[in-house]
Amino acid sequence: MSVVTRFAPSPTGYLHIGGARTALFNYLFARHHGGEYLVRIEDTDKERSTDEAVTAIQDGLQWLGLTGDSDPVFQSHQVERHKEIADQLVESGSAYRCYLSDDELTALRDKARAEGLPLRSPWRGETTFPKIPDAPFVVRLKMPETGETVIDDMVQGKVTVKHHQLDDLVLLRSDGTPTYMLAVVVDDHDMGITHILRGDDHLNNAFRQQKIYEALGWDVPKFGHIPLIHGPDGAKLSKRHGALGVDAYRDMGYLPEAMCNYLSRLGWSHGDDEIFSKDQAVAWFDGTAIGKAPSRFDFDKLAAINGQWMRNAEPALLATIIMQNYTDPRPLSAFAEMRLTALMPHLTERAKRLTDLQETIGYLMHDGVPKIDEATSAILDDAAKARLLDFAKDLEAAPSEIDAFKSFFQDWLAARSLKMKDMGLPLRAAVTGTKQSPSILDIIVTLGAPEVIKRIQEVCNS
RNA sequence: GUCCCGUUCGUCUAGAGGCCUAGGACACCGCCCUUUCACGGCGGCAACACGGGUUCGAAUCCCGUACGGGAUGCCA
Repeated sequence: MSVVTRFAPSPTGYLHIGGARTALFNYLFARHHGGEYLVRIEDTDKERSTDEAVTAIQDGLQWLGLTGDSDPVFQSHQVERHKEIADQLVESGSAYRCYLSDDELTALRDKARAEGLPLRSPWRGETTFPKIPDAPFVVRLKMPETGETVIDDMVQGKVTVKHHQLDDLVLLRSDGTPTYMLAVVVDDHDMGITHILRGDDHLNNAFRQQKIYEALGWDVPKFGHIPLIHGPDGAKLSKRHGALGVDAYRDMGYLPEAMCNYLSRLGWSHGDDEIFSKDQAVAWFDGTAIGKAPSRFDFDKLAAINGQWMRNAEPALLATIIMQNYTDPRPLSAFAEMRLTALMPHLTERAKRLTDLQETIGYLMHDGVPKIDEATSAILDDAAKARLLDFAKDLEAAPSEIDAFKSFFQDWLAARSLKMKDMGLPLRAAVTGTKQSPSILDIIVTLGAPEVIKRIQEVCNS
């Protein structure tokens, strides 16, 4: 079976979480079947579409590794083709020109609604046009009045709707431009789309679209309508919670791998598996096991998953990203990136997001004594300073390999009947300026004896 | 109004008639590890929306109710 899927966002804003997940699912499904995954920009609504949004969406997809297999298709470029199809539909009698004015339409709609039925235009019986020369009209699809349509949805199962519940949807607006309903069908057909995974707000549309396919004699693709993602409070996603562009998540310090991992688990699962790569998901994602209920976006879980990915990431890679985003104006140490990379395994154990990390690594990024906060400086009393100075004298001759250094340190403590905490706290205070950090021994080895001695002396003599 | 969809711990979910005294993960709490903070380990709290059926047996099947979401646009 050859599979072709697509992600078709409308460029009216950034790529949000829901869209990203839809893209992911389409990508996963296509890859699973060795098929193609395409991107189409649905910009038929000229009023709301912007170039900035197109760029934002492409950037977001790029970051997540979800760009299409070929360049995106722009729906607006296919307008002539859409019109052609609409004309064809009118000629074949499947569609008709509707000359209803706005007022007439409103009146009819109110009446229909009162009856609990969809709108029916009085023009639907006509077959030859034009009826009123030079008058504006829309083109509507003529829905059957009897019978029903069944869609076998990949997610929702068999869903049935009676034809008399379906309205005569507009295909062409009175200005001659195609509507979304027409454009999707034509484009999906032209692009050879076989499977459509999209938000379940489109489930009702699927019936209308199916009728267009049938009127044209085209194969109907397989649909899968996935439930929407809600905010942590259960309400629709808004800017307050998750409806940020995916670029905002990048700025918040999340890794794209973690994003995809988290998103894939929202509404889909593979047993109890939690942490897995995109490739692993490809192997598993066969279109089944997609949940039917909407799920809520949970920052805590995202952060937890991100923490795992950070711990598994290449230290050098993380160091590079952090170097790029580091904005502290103080002069950087020539050894900053090297130190960062060396200490990264210990750093990631204490962070869930890259931004958590960026705020606590000043002692690595800059040479000399770090800023020492008030609570920490209390540790550095005269007795502590005396011990530090004593230690600094011996540090020069200490081994630089971590295990050897650890035993050297233990011996040094034992010789003076000191406990680890007698030295650990003051050292941490003097070297990092804080009370919390990775093991101070790892830090000393990373920084190197000369730098540490310099800091101790500066702190103790000021 | 009418039509469509949904409902398992706070959250993400496992579960496709007996394997369920309902499992995992996040969050939370406790203990252990420990120079700090974490990581890690161990343990704890915590759910089948409700009511009827069907069945020897139902979280799983059917019907209804409640609640939530969606559609009913010359938006997508």
